[in-house]
Amino acid sequence: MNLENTQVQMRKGILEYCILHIISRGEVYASDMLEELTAARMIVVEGTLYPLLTRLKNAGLVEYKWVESKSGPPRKYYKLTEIGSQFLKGLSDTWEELVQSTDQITQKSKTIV
Amino acid sequence: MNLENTQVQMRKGILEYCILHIISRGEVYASDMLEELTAARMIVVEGTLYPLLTRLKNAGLVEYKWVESKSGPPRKYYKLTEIGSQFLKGLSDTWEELVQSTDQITQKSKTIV
DNA sequence: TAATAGTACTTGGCCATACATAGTACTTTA
DNA sequence: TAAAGTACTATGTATGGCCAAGTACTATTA
Repeated sequence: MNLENTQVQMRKGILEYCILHIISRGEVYASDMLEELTAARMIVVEGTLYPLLTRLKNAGLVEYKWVESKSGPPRKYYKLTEIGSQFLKGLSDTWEELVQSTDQITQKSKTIV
Repeated sequence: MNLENTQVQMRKGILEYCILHIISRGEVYASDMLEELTAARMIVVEGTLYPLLTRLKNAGLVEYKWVESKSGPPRKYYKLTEIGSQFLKGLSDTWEELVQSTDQITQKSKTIV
């Protein structure tokens, strides 16, 4: 039981939310997402991202098309499906509630930063 | 892949943070915690809470003493250890960072409620 | 006193996800 | 043709929340 592991545990589920959000803003492929997630200090590695995208696709939340690249193998460009869009709305509520509940318990004053 | 399951996944790790927080405010036993968590709409069931408390105790983050009750079996009253107190500080930082990162990605304006 | 209900805690098994690690396949460059 | 870079795939592990059933103690009541 160490901090690093807890960080991993806290990320669970939230990553899915963040990635759906990123995809919702326009067609992107995996490296784009990694870049944005890293910029937000939400550390993710390939071995996490790719399986997650496959799950989202199998669940019908996202779809992709192959696009050839000038510098390397073709890329999968993802976008949300209608179902994915609905799901993201639900996730937003869930996340907001979770943050509120946590704030209530940790008794943070709501005057933030 | 449904919302309910995602809610479960999102709770991972965060529950630990909340419970350490509750214990940090004074000696409590499991039912006290359940009550406060429920009040904050952070739904938790016994089968989640008790094993978690055992983990925290084995990790040396909390300790307990038995206290007899007038209405039922004796209770375990928990409090933080010095290590637990340190750990909670670290968790707070982790949580703050995670919320910030998520906000950045979901492009929420920072003027909250 | 024996049966019932309520409270507190325990245990074993299941499932989903993040990660580490190694590997495949395609393109460009030297 | 070999090497390097990019994009995606596959397998196995660990963790934690949950379900469900069970144990143990106390108070109530017939």
